[in-house]
Amino acid sequence: MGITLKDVAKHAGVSYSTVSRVLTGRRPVQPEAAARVRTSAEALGYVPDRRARSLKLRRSDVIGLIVSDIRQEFIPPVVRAIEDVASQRGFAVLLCNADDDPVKESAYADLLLQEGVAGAVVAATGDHSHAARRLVAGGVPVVAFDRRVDGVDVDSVTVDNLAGAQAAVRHLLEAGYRRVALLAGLQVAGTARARRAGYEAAHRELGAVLDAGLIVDELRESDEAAEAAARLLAGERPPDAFFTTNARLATGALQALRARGLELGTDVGLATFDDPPWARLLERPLTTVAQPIYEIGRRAGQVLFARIDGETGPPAHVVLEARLEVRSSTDPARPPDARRSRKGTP
Amino acid sequence: MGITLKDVAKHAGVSYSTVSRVLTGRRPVQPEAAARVRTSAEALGYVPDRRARSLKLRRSDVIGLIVSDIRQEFIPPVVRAIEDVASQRGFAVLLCNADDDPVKESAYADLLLQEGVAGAVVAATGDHSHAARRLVAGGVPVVAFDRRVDGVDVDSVTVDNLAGAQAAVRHLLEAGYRRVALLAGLQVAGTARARRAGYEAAHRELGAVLDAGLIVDELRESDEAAEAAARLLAGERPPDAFFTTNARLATGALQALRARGLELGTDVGLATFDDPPWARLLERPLTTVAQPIYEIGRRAGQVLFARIDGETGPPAHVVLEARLEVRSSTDPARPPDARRSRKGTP
DNA sequence: ATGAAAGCGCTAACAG
DNA sequence: CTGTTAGCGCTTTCAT
Repeated sequence: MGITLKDVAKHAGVSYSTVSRVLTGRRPVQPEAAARVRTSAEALGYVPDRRARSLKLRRSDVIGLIVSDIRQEFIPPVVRAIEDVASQRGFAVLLCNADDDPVKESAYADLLLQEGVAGAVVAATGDHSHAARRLVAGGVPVVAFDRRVDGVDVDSVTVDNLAGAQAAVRHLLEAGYRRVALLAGLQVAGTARARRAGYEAAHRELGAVLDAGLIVDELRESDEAAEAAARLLAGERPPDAFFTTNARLATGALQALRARGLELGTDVGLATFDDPPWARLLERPLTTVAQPIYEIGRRAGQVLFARIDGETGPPAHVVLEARLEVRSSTDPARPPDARRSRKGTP
Repeated sequence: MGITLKDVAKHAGVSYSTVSRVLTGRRPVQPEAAARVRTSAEALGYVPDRRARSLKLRRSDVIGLIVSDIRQEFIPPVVRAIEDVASQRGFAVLLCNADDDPVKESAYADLLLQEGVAGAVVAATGDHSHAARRLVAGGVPVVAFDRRVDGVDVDSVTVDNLAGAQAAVRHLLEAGYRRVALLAGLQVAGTARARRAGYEAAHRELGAVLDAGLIVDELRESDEAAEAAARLLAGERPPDAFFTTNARLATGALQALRARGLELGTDVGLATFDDPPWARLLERPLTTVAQPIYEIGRRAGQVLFARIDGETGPPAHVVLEARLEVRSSTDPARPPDARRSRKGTP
């Protein structure tokens, strides 16, 4: 570094500002002078300083992205999508992992503010993100994804969690399972609440009895789900199917079934929200509710850039559809080894 | 935004630079004046501008991170680790997905240069990253992870690919499999080459015959691996086990086994480099070579910050160990559901 | 069409 | 201890 406009100007024998004009290309410059400038810049290995430019222009080409934890299955495609639309517009992306921790979240919001980002995409903690609030207060356009943010006017891109869950549970019920248990995540998250509501809606819709004894929520980790599932299975009137509100809980349920030697699908059905890559790798591939994750990110990016471009007006709430992927973990009739050639097939 | 030092100074009735001094805390300031400044800053909602500061100080607290694609299983924990050490030091992370595309890679290198990052972590394309070169030329400290970079003096954090692969193949051979096939990735990548070398080393070590007919490389996608595995299995002298050099190829092999109705482990053994989360979810959990992925990122971050802190001297090459996780996909004797493996052995 | 000069928000000498 | 001043690299009037 160290090569500045001034150096290039000297080398090309023109003035300071002429170089700037050539490089920004906004103002007319004598063709041959321009050529000289370009040659000099090339020769000197000139690298423009975006910080200085951003300072002067009072706008930046960096956007912020606050997620809970990039290691969560759901996140990387979203990040990738946002990065794709950002880089298409010449913007860079600042990544922040806030761990659903309000303190970290606020700290990162401050960081983004200090960094003068042009906008931010935020997956909020709970339903009222301190980060989103702070950013909005600082005049930074924000779009929320995965969850909406209550009480602040920000755009959002989410999935129809209720409908997705309802479709899955409806499918279980229609497939012939009579007692479908629900393993649900923390109810502070609007997503989990909506998915639970979908479970209930499906029951009402089909006139199935809702047994409160089959519902366990506030589940966080996989082993909590495993434990809950084991307890239910060992109970008086065990469930014959499970619906889990996220992939992590599904792995727990899976473990519990295995531990009891129950055949997936045949003995006990299992469907889950989320469509992790491993769902199709099981011997009995898992029925899932797939979110259009890349698309979520893409839309979030688009909405954000619309705001950055000056779009005004009331908050936009994009709601995308989740798709039910029926696989054999919810097929009570299908023999476990149907596809295998060596053991007996029907 | 818009509240600057000047505004705070006016509000607090002190000078411009006194405010700066209070906020940076580097110089002594009259306690009560300091208090006034802090109150004013708070009241006005002052947000310092890191761009301006960075411009003035000629150093930045942003680092760059160039990866191929954040959606690859291996990447997120590394990113997370780097972000953790960066944020601990008050640094922000600029994320770039270069898709192993030299053009994109260079473009991002330029971006980071223009953004004046203090350093960068790069997962290189092939073995000679244009990005790394460019950054180094621009005076930015770079550390490579996953793969080393030939021909440029940059620090690196990698895994002992040869030893890891060798351990897995040795295990297969010792478990009693006689004809272990190799499904390997693109040999331009040093990682794949080293893993292939490990496969060969294990054979030599145990005096097993190396059958060139059992080796297929330059495999990219899962279905290419599936096809290759199917072809081998249908051949004259089919393999009785597979070793795949990455998780994606393993899913392909798995498919091929299923399609032929072969029992994992019992009929055909399978071990792979990489330890994806789904490995333990299979009915016959997969034997894998686990890389310490978070640790890779953490070390990369540490090495980078050492350079940023001014550490000089020859490039450091940190090589971490990969751990063999023996599970039942490589146990010819074991009945499919003999045991549920909860966690890997330390 | 171009040069000179101001200033974005900040820090660090340099005097007091 | 504090205020004044210069200047980081850049864009943009304002004159010419």
